[in-house]
Amino acid sequence: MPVKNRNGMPAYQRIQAVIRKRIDAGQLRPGDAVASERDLAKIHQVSLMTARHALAYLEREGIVERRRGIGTFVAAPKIHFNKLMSYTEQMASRSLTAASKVLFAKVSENESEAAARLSLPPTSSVIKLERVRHAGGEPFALETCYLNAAEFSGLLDTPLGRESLFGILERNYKIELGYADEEVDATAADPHIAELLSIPRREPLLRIRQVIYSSKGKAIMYVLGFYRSDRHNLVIRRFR
Amino acid sequence: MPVKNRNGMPAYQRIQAVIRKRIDAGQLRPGDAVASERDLAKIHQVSLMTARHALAYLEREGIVERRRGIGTFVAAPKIHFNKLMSYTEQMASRSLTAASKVLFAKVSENESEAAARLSLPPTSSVIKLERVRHAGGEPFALETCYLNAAEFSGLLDTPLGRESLFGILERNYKIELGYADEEVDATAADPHIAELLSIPRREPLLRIRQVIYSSKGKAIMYVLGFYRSDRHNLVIRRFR
DNA sequence: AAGTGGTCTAGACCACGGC
DNA sequence: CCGTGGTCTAGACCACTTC
Repeated sequence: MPVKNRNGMPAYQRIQAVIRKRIDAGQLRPGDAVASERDLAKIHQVSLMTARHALAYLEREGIVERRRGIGTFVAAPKIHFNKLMSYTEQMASRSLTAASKVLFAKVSENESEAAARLSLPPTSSVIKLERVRHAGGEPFALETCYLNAAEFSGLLDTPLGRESLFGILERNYKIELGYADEEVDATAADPHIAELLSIPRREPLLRIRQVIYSSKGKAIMYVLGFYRSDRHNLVIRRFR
Repeated sequence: MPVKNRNGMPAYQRIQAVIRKRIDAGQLRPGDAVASERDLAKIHQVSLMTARHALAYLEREGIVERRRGIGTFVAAPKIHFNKLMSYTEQMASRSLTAASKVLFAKVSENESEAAARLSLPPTSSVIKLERVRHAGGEPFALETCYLNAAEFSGLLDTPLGRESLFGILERNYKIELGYADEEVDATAADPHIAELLSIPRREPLLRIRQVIYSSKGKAIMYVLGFYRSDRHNLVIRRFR
């Protein structure tokens, strides 16, 4: 019998969707057994290879864990290390409220370093957005974002104080954010930053230079951030 | 016909090995086309599904890239962001020589923080290994490693000044290193560290606390490192 | 022995891209 | 049109784990 895409979706994806739904709904919890290949094949009226494919791909995505001779089980929810998240998202994931004060939001022509990071000519017009980030009522970071002014002209008309910049880029500009390359080092607070962050001068700060790319690999935004090292910890996981 | 494992290795892995070997030998370069599924099936006398499996898994590992209607191609060499590498390996990948001076290498019982990071009782015996790392003749980092003394008793008899600690763990102790969780922040150099690293006191430093795990998830080593921020940049890539 | 995942066959049709 | 990868069948045997 030939392939039958009842709704245009491959059979193995339909099977995956059913399993994912059960996990999301809480019917299947981490450690619970998922139906075996043979059961899935019977239930969904597909061959063993197809049922198998569905589970193999779920394993690759880290959704399930397979053990020969035992079965397939829902994997423990993965900790999202190294995940590219906006400040708003990070705060939300800890059930905290994000607050930030916009210090500067204008188009500028003399930002050659930012332009270079965005792969633009040195004197290009870029949007410069400088914000102090707060957590728990205290300032903890100074972040300056740069974007191509030609591409995001309407951005400065948006209420940046309240809305998430990531959200605006994704919703209003239909940009699919993909990854970010970051350079991390330590530096001392200069008088200007010290005042903004309410810390003594020369206090050590974490400095992060971040170029955020779309999923297609185009440089979208350059962010230069200074973080109070007494309040901010960068946590990453590396693999061998 | 039943399965035939000519040398105990599954057919799809044999096919993968042949392709990998050609890539490693430089016969296949990035962008070059790999034999199609049908060709591989004929060449290796396997079914299409098996040849397909071989290519699908190579794609999953990032070795090749598959394009429907076009073919399968050797993928561009991936940049190894966030890769867990020893100091020796990092230097080697930049064609530099690693040098380090051992300041301290003894068993200690009063390292409760290190013990905790290694999931050991607070007063456990741990091996403490303190080294100054050099690059280009200049000191740039102070690293202190802690390991379970009960498990790595013979370690202190090894010439640690010359051999890579990672290499010793992998070769002599048959440990398969898996991943590391790191906490990064900024701190100021105290007089002791300042002298060791030949920098002024209170100079900002990158501080990295790193717990290195085996591939089975067991904590193997805790490393506390201080890095001159004028010489050392942490580069990471995060994904959304 | 029974059940699980792992590998494999010898075909098939579909969807896509280039000629 | 032809060759590519993508999906799929209806079985099979192997290796492993539990009972």
